[in-house]
Amino acid sequence: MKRIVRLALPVPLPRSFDYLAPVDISPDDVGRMARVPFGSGEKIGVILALPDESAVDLARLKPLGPILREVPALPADWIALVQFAARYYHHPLGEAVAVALPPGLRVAALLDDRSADPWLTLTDAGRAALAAPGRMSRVRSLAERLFEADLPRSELVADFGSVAVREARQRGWVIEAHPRRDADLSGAPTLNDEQRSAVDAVWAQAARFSPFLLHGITGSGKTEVYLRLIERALAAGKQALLLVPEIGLTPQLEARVASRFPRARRVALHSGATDGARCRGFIAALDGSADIVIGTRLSVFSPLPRLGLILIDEEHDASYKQQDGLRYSARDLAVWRAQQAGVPVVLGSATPSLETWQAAQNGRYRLLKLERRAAAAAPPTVRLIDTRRIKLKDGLSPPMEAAIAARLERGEQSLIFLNRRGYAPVLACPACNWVSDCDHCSAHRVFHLSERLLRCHHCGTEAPVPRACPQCGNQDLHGFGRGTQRVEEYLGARFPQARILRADRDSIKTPAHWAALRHAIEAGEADILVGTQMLAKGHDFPKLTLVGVIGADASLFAADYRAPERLFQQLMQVGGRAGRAGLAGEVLIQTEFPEHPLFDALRRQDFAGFANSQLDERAQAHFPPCGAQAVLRAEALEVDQAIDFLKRAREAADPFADVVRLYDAVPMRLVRRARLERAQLVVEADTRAALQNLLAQWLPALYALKAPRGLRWHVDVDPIDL
DNA sequence: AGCACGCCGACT
DNA sequence: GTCGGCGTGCTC
Repeated sequence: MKRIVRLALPVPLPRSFDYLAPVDISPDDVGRMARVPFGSGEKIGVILALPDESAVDLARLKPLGPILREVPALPADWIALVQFAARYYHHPLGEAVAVALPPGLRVAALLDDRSADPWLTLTDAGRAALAAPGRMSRVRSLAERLFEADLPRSELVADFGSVAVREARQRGWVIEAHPRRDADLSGAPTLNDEQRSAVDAVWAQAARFSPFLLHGITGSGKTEVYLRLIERALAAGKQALLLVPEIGLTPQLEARVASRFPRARRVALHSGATDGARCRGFIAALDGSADIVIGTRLSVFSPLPRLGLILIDEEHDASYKQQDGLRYSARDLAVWRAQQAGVPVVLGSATPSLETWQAAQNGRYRLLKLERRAAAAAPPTVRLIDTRRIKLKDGLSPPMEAAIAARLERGEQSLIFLNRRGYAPVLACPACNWVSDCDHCSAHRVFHLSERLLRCHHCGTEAPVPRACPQCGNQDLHGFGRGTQRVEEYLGARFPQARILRADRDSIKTPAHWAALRHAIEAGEADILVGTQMLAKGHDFPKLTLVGVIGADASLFAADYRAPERLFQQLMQVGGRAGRAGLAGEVLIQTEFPEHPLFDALRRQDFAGFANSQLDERAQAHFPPCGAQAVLRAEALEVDQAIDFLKRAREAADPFADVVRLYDAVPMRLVRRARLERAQLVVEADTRAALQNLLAQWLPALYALKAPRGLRWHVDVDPIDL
């Protein structure tokens, strides 16, 4: 038998690479990482298989380098998941593997044996420490190295524990892998009958793939259903995976899981964590010692040998879609993964994506409804302010101001929601028509008054605010339009006695900021909040009774066919902030289109009616989910180069034009971004299968097209913005 | 993507 | 005489 090893290597080429195996290779090495010579250098890859034959001449194969055997091999289902992701999103397998692995682990095998990597240091030294006499001094020196590696000392015991468990396994000792991990149910609220039947319905299907949509309005107790399901999974000796949109913004959920399951080993994974923390979390999931993995989209790639349940909170959230590199949807991959593993998956949302809603309507997913607000508060009343005949002051109408004033009088809080940060979206010269355009993007630079700078929200470049017009010298420059800073300023002047807090990406730089702000709001240290999306996400502010929405009209007639879906989700979500704990809530929306059906549905809190009418429109246009889309994008210094490449790409797809619809190559809406000009080509098919069929044949042709130097292209399957 | 090799301008 | 520009071609 020929000794061949097949690896996925992190290079942007859509193939794997074969090497000559060392004599001691074993089937157990499949799923392990290995260092290999590549070109003139070295790379780290994951061993995919030990095939009998290679398509490459054996004389050209180089010998495999060292295999990283300290880490448990990645299981076959993990490799299958990554292979599926690479295939479905048409991205090179080696790069998909690199995305799926934590960065620390990826480089670990590159380092020499006396590695500085915290995890490897811990393993090697940990083993020696366990075996040798003089153990305590070794533990102490380990602690010192951990300290240097910036790992929390409190984690030492836990990590040491997992080393011990692995050691025991390697020696073939029988160990109790899952000691008692009781949930702390003293503090658990009782379930209402809706919640109980939801939990029972899911767990009745615990042993097989069964997808559920948990559709529950804000405050209906979705989280409690998640917790009870996790409890059951743990009791059955299984691991639970809980996907959340952005962990930094939703620490409350993490805290609730922690307090409910104090004895379970929990792992939190997100891109903000240090490499060391991500590595340890990944390994804990991989070796089975972690019971609960909570994380953002990247945690869908955690290896989970005892997986028993997947939960996806706020499943409609756009952050589940990766927007660069491997452009995967963590939600869709999670459902695929549940199917492979034969476990239930629960997609939770108050405003499900139309994709999920459709699946629940046609029976592919089971619909579980939570219609009662657990907190016994009535849903907020939604009122529209017709601004067609009203003079606005800095975007605010008299009825809005009156509503705020009434809350101030009653000692309640108001939230003004406006999805536009900065002071004014553009600074302009009334004399000569100069505008604050970005040098690198086809966009205006936003006027930030407090920092006295102009900032491009697309490429991040900044410039000081000019004292006079750079074109004509006029000193009287004007900020046109309004953002959160300006509304904050106006409200400060209008209600001088009120304490006003602003929350947007400019005012909140770190999770600690955010936590401090939230505490201030909860403690009633603010009367008026002004903020963007950030404030819309699941936070309970007990004194908040008014949500005012300004500037919603912009997305009412946006070109993007998903704009109404997103707007409804946003308004429903931000509206859900109003009125908890017995205080009635009110949502006031300023609009010039009060008769728009979207508002009508919102007023009746009729998600189903809205979603079904949207689905009808999508069906007529064959847009997703009533059809499938992919987009080929190209960027170059000149948009013509990008267009030209896309035109040639389109010709390569012409033979398939009878089963798919090929749109024209067009410049993107924001054509220039960070000095590059972009164009795109949309491809549409009636089914995902037909689309995949085209892409599978098209991609090799695209790789074969000679792209001019400096041109980059990518394919985005199931794009969420066009 | 890197990183080689490979042929044409301004410098110690 | 060379250092260095980036064109193009390959990576098991």
